[in-house]
Amino acid sequence: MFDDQASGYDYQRGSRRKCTFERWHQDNQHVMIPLRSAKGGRAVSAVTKTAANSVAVILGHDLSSIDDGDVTWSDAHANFLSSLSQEEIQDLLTCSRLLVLKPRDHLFRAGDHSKDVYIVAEGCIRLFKVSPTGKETILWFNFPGELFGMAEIWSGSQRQVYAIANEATRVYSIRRQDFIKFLGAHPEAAMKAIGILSARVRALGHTLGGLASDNVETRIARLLMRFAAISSATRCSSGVNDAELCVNVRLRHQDIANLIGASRQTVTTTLLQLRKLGAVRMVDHHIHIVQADHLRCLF
Amino acid sequence: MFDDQASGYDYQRGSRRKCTFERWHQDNQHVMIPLRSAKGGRAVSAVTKTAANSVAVILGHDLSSIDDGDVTWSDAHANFLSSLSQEEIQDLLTCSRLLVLKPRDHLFRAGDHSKDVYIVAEGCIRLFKVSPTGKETILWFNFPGELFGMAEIWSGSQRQVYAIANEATRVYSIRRQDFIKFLGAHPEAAMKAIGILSARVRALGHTLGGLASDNVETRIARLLMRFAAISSATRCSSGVNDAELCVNVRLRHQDIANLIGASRQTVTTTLLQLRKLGAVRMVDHHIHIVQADHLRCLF
DNA sequence: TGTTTATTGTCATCCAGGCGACAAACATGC
DNA sequence: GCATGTTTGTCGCCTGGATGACAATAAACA
Repeated sequence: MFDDQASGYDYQRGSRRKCTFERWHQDNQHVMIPLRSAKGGRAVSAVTKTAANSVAVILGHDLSSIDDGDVTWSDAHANFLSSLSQEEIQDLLTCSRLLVLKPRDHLFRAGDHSKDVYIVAEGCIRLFKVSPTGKETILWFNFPGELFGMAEIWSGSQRQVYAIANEATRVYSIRRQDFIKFLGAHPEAAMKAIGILSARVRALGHTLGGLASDNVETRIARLLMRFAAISSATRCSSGVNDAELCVNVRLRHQDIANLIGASRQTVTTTLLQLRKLGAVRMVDHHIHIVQADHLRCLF
Repeated sequence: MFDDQASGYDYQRGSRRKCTFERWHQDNQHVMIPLRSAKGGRAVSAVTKTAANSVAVILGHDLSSIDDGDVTWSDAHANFLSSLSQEEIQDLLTCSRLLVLKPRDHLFRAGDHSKDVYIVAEGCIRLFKVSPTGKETILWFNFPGELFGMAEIWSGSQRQVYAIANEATRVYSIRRQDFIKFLGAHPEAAMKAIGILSARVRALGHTLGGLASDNVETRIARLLMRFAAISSATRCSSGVNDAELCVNVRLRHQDIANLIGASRQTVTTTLLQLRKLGAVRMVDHHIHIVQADHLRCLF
């Protein structure tokens, strides 16, 4: 069925030419998720457990914000779970199911009617849109403790985005009704939810402004600073110069491209430039920001 | 002070070259709002009244959504005020002040610390960002009944966007504390607020996807359909073919450009094409969509 | 250990759309 | 009615970045 996807070099996830795009619709779904390999996107192969453990990991996740001109990003990735009280966490998680996802499993697709909100237990979920031409635009990543899927719950309608596991990931799944009930019972939590959505609005607005007025280099610089900020908690073990910022997220060039609305090639080239300038460097498969100032002055 | 702004033709609001941009910083503000004329941007020349009347106008404002592929837009412009009960409206408006704005008055600027949320009573408020190079990106317009300014309230930080009156406008201003107290006291309303923020997230995500993957023509088409949908309530009086959709919002080409992240010239040209094709036409200073299908098939 | 698939690096080509520069058409105030 | 400011229409030039094509690694797998 997807036998053509594995062929050919320089396959850009989801950004094929229009002429071949029709193949994607062979499925009965609205739009096929562009899968990276034939066996890549298993359906939600979820193991359902009654959630109880592994909350500890999440709670330790604190975000010391790194100044990138404003505090947008640290807010946008506010750790919902750890901001709740013990009782609230109990209340919420008792009515949740724990889903276990393998890398590239999808949690939901655009067009789905799933009516759950999710909290990442561990791993990382990628939220993205797919344009009619098959181009993928990543809206954001969800890290442990983060709440997502909220936006679509309030419109009775279908999901508008895709959510897939970027790596081995576990998420708590909470049914719409339960979640609403929970918010009703815990006004504090409702306020926090509003706070998270607000941060999301600000973050998206920010991204939008950047996309509309900055060039690729600037957008990359912003993105790196942003990810450095949100991944600063999980410091990279390669204990190098602590002056350096570590972008401790697995990002392929294609991901960056999808994140900033550029082509993969341009990202490769630009990143290379930045490396030659000594602004960033690669430390086993992830980026370290050597001269934050250099990036910041591109803003 | 702004004596140079009025000079020269083809002045693009806020998108001057970098070399002249420094002039904008003569003020002690972070970034000057690019004003359209020297006398344009008076400070909030607000007349404070105890809000009581003119709610009627707003409540009549109903949104029959026009299908543009999804229901995003009608949601995003959900009428917060009219969705509340009589008592809720009372509660909310008694602790509000009514601000009267002349066209181009600004309500707040990026960097401000104003801690209010607002509800449009009548008129229209434009929310936008200004990039370091002075380029303006419009996030959205707020129409009567709509709640805005919420996103920044939850971060203790400064406003990230500019809000100025697009025309003669009146807004209810509610202090942060009062608003939070209100939401606490009215869980229903809190849910509605969440719904609005959700819709905003969806709308921004949509715009982002479009900006990243569509060309200017498509983006314009989308925009027109969107505005036709949200302005369908206030039908244009020029009672022409009721088959036509009326974009009953005052939009200059520059506004459209700022809305979709394009240059004014390109917007002019593209719009002209669309007119030649018979897809849209001008009816005294605003756009009518003659062939909605034509626009929709550009998506 | 060899084979297959994913990811990165490079290059030549091409074009959508940004930008400056005017002119004409409107608006608005005096 | 004149003058000044604003918005729209048009052109030509020029570049950032998309696209396609491939080579070179690196990782996954069998």
